[in-house]
Amino acid sequence: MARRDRPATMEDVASLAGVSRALVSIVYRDAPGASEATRARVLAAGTKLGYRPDHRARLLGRTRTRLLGVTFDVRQPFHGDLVESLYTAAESAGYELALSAVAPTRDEPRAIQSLLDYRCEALILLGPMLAPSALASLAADQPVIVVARKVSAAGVDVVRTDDTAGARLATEHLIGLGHTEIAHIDGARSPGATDRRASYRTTMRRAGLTPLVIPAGPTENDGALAAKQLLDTHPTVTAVFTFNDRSAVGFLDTVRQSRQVPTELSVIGYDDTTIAALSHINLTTIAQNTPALADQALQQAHSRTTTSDHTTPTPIAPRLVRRTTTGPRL
Amino acid sequence: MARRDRPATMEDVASLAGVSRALVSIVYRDAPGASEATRARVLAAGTKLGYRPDHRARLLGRTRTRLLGVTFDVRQPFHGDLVESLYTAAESAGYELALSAVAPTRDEPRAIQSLLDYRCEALILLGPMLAPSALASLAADQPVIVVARKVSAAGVDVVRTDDTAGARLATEHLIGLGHTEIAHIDGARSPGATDRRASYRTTMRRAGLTPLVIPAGPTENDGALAAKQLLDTHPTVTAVFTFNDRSAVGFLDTVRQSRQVPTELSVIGYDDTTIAALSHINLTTIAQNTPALADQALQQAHSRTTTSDHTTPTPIAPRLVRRTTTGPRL
DNA sequence: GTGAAAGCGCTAACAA
DNA sequence: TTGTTAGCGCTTTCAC
Repeated sequence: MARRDRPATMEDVASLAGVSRALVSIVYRDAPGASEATRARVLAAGTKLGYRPDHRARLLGRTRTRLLGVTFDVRQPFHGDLVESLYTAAESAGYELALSAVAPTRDEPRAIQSLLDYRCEALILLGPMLAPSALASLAADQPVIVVARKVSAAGVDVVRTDDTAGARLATEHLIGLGHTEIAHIDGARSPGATDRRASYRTTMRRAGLTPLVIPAGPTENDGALAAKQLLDTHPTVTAVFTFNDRSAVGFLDTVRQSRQVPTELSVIGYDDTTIAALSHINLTTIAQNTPALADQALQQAHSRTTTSDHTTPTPIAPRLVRRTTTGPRL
Repeated sequence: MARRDRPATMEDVASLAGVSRALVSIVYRDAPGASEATRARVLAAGTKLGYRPDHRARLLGRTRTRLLGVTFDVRQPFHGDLVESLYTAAESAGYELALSAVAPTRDEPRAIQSLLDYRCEALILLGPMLAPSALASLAADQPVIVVARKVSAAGVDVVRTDDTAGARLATEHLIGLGHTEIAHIDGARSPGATDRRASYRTTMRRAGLTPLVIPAGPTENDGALAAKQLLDTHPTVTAVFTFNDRSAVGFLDTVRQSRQVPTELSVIGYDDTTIAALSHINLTTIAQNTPALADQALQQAHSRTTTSDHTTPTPIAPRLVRRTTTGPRL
């Protein structure tokens, strides 16, 4: 099969349909100003030629590009879920997405720069590690929406889950099951960790219980190490609330070598990532409402790029997902 | 801080530096035809204005866009690794990447279409599930490079790991440790599964051993289910080669409840994804050479889009990564 | 070494 | 309802 030397252009369609380029443009933008008959004729010609408007050219001539730049971390399953929801939200809001990945050898500034070169209307950053000052200076040039990280920077909108509510939900779930010695496996400096830790402490104290925070981090490894430490130093603990699902998985892996879950030890995670739902893990966890986060991010981007009135986003409520790693204290 | 109403344009830089736009273009493209002095002056002006060339406009005017479209699956950690390597390879080859995600609610044709609208020079598809006929018809319009899936379709280049060698490596590793009853947890219809299964069988027979294939699939769940079945029906097996790391993890999770690894049972995975290296998993596995795959993909894209002579890619050699889930038969 | 001018494929304001 | 005409911000050819 011979490779076409160049994709069909608007001009090609116009001449085939016997109309001007402007008409073709109107038809393909679904803009008013073309009769049904012409519309059909143009569309037929376009289909015949396999015509698809050139996106770059289209953006170039337009005042509003309706292009949103998104940075995400390839190693974060949660970011994958968010990206998916963002596509859905973007489509229904009439926006396009430009993706730029962050990875060990490709840092955030890098990923952002490449987005800027595409003249995105706004930047949606998933769990960025950038300093607030850097975020603020970015926001000076175009709207910046930070998702899943609580930062306060001038002109930056923050879309996130209400982690205080989430941690309360998790802790109260364990308390409700009759547990009294409940530990929290900490997330260190990860996005959300501060709120979850504080809320865990508050909820424990309010119930007349003593909080116990084990320093750890956001990875499976951190959870595994914390497990060893907890079993050694606090063997009487009967329930654990981990920073996230990943640390929960590492924690479980280690702890199961000497304890039965949930009969001897209950474990609850956070995020409800795909891994939590796997049948052999079946982790009780706190689910972030990804579609709602995505919708809100798009709403922010939209209101910031238009004159429509802008409202500060409110944190989104998480919900408890009961599975089989938590149970009553025996 | 006031938001700049529009990014600096080439015109702005030109007038600040007191030269023509063409000069600015030359300088920013690193093209010959400008004196050192002018170059410095232009660059200074550009920096002062925070100028960055508009990528869309740049591509529009150019004959070659040097833009490569990449589709990947957000749920595949291995794709994340590949994307990272592709960025590196693209940069050194002077190409740009346009990413398009595949997800449960966003299918492959969809992801590909959006790439086509950007007039990418070539398409790099990571583990696509598209039918060979669909791939071939795509390849009629622009070069298509399929990564990590063995397909044969007209005009489509396939860049992949030598799975026959990989499975042999895995099987021989277990045989070398003295195991004789070695099972393979199958990958069903996943990319690579056929080769790995066949090579496992051949290697076993050559060593005078009887192959045992347990039907499963590519996910943690599949591995977990296969583990149950294996323990029930073939309790004398002392070593297992799983289709990939994910199924290995599910397998391990289940099997560890009744067996010691590696003393009673050895397990080897495939892919060397990030999860395999986690200290609490520490999975012996077959590593795919991601950077080499990415380099080869870029090389193919390059030779297909230029007149440089095109060679059919050769499968890339994997290597054994010894960790702690395999050990001698006791 | 430098600049003028045409054009990439589209959008948009306006005239017919 | 339709066509004309200017751009959008850059690259590129060709004179100077």
